[in-house]
Amino acid sequence: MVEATRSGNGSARPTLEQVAAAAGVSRGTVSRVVNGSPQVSEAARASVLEAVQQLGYVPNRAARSLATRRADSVAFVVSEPESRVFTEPFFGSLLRGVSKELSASGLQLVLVMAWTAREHAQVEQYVRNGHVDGAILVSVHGDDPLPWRLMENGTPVVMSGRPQLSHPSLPYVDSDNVEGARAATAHLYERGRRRIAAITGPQDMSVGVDRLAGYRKALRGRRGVPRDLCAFGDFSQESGERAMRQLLERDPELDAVFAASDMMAVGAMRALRAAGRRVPDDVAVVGFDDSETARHTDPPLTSVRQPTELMGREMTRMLLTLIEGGSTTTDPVIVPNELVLRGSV
Amino acid sequence: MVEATRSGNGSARPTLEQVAAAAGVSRGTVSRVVNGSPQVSEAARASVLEAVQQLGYVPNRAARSLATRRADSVAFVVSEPESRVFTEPFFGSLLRGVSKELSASGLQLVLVMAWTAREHAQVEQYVRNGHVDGAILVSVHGDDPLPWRLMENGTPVVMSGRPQLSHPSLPYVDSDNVEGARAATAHLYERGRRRIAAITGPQDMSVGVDRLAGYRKALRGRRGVPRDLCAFGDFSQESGERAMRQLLERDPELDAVFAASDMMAVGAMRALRAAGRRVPDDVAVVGFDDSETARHTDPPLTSVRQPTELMGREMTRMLLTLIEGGSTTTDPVIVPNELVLRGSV
DNA sequence: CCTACTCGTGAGAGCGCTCCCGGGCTAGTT
DNA sequence: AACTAGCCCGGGAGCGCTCTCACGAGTAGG
Repeated sequence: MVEATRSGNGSARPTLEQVAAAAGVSRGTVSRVVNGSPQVSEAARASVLEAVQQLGYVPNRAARSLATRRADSVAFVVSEPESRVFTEPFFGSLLRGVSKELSASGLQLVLVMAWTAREHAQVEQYVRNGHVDGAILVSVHGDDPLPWRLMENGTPVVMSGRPQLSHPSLPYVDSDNVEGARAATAHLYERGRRRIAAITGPQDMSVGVDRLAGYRKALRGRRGVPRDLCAFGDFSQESGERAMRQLLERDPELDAVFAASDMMAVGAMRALRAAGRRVPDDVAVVGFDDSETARHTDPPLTSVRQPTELMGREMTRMLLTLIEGGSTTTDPVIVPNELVLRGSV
Repeated sequence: MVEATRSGNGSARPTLEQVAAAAGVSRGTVSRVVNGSPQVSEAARASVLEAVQQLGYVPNRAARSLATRRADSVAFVVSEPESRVFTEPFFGSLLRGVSKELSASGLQLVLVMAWTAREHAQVEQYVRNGHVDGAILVSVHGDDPLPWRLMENGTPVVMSGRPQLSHPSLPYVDSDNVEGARAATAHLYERGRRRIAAITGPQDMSVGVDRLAGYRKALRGRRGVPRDLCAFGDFSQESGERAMRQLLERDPELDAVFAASDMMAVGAMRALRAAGRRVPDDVAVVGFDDSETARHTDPPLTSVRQPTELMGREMTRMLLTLIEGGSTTTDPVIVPNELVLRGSV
C-alpha cells in the first residue's frame, strides 16, 4: 500500500497513516497520541510527536467527525426578524465571548442567521440534522418554539436571556436585570433625586419586567418618593421620547429618570431638552445596556453595563457541559451588572 | 448486511444506503439524484425523491467532505487586535450579506475571531489546514501578511476594503470612498457653504487616503474655496474633537466640515458646541459610515452610507467564484455609496 | 447482422479517522 | 515453572459518502 504516496496534491496534508510510517508505529498508536490517551509508552509518544511536528500533521476534521459521529461544532443562531441586530455591541460582544471560550475546546463556531420565516424553518432543520453538536440561541422571541423543538430532538441548547414563559429547565444565561435596575435607581436616589421616573420596556419580555421590578425595588419603603411614575416604551429612541413627554406632563417636577435602554434614554434626553430641561442639572438620566451610543451623547450617559462577553463565555461553558454530559437541561446562570458612571446624573 | 438496522440511535438519520433500499435502486443512483446529476432516468429520480422525502434523508456533511476533499464551508475571519469590533454595524451588516448569499449555496459560515498574536497565528494554521474552502477577511491591517500567505497556499481569499499596498490582484470588495467623500463635500458646497474643512483619517489606510481625495476632488476648480483646510484624525471621537479645535483655530470663519467618520464628526460637533458654534446654522457637518450613532446625535448627522450588506454579498459571490474556478485572483468590485441627509447640514 | 456508441445503473474502492478486539510482552502470584 | 493480570500496540472494521469503472440494454451506423 503505497497509496499514501499518491500524486503530489500540492499542499498535500499528511494522514495518520503517513505519520505512523514516519514514526515507525501503527495508525492506532498515532491516533492515541493525538487524542491524548494514556495508553502509550513514552518512547512511542515521543517519536509520534516528532513525526507529527516534522510532517506538520493536522487531523482531518471530516474524517474524525465521520468516525466519531460528532460534528465538533456549535451553532450560534441569530433568529431575529428585524434587521437591526448587530447595531448594538451586544451581539458582537457575546460572539467574542463565545469564540474565546470555544477556541480552547477545538470546536468550530458556525454562524446561522435567520430573518425570514423560511430561513427560520431551515435553521431548525439544520440544527436537527446533526450538523452541529449544540446551539446557542440569541434574541429568541417569546412565542418561538425553536428551543423546545431542538431540546426534544435531544440537541443541547443554551439561550441568552431568561425566556418569558419560564419553561421547566430551559438552560439560559442572563444578567441580573433586577439588581442592575435597582442599583441605577438607587444611585439616582443617593445623589439626592426624589422624584424619579422610569421608562420601562415591554412587559411581555423578561428584560422589561425585570428592569421595572428593579426600579420599584429601589424605591420601596422610601418616604415621600413616588414609585409609580413610569411610562412604557419598546426600547426604541422614539418610544423613549414619547414616554418622557408623557412623564413630564404627569409630573413636571420630576428630577430624574431611569430608562430601561440607552436608546430610550437618548430619546428621553431629547424630549427633556425640547422641554427646556437641562441634563443633569434639572433632570438626571440613567440608561441601560451601556451601548456605544451612551458614550457619545451629550452629556455622556450613565448606564448599566451587562458583562456581555462574560455571558458569551458562560453560555459556551454551559453548552459544552451539556454536550459532554449528553444532557439537555441545567440550571441557569445569572451574572452581575455594573453601573457605569458618566455625566448624565 | 443489515448493519443499517443497527441499534436505534434515537433520532437515527437515514443513510444513502437506506434510501437506496427504500427506493429500490443503488447507492450510486441516490447519490446522483441528491447531487442533481442528469444521468438518471425519470423513474429512478422520482422514486428516489419519494424515498428521500419519506425517510427525511439529509446528506451527512462529514462523509461528503471526506469523500470530496472539500470542506463545504468558508471562514469569516475577523483579525482585529482591538476590542471595538462590532460596535459599528459594519461587521454585522457585512455578516448578514455574507450569510444570505451563502445560504443559497449550502456552504457553512464559520466565524473565526483573532485578537491576540497567538490567535492570529492559529487562524492562519486553521485556514491553511483546509478546514475551509475559502476565507473572507475583514479589518486586515496593512502590514498583515495573512492574505498573501493564504493565497500562496492556494486558498481563495477575499478582503473587505482595498489593501493599502496594492498587491497584484488581491481580490477585494470596497465601496467608492472617493466618490462618497466627493458627493458629501459637494453637497456642502451646493448648500452654500464656502469654507469647507475636512477631518480625515490616517493616510496609511486606503479609506483615509480615498476620502481625503474625494474631498479635494469636490473642491477642485471652485474659485475662492480653500482646499487644504484639513486636519488628521484616527477615526476616533477624541481625535475628531481635537482636529476640530485645530481647524477652528486656523480658520475661525469656516462654515462646514466633512469628517471621514461618524465618530470624528461626533467629536467635531462637540468641539463646535464648546466653541459656541451652532450646527448646522453656523457650521454644517457631514460624517461617513452612517453609523447607528449618526441617527442619535443632536442634530442627527448627515452621513455617507456604505451598502455594507451588499458588500458582504459581493464578497461572498466573489469567493464562491474563486472556489469554483480554483483560482485565487480576480478583479476587485467597487460598490457605490449613498449620502443620507439628516439635520446637520 | 455485427460493431460502435450512448445511457442508466450497480458495485468496488477508497476518503482519513476512531474504536475495539486480540496478541505479545513483562511482571506478579502460587 | 506455570499461570494470571496488565500494559502496549497492531490492524480490521466501519463511519456515510463520492467517484470511477464496467456492464447490460437500447439505438445508430456500416
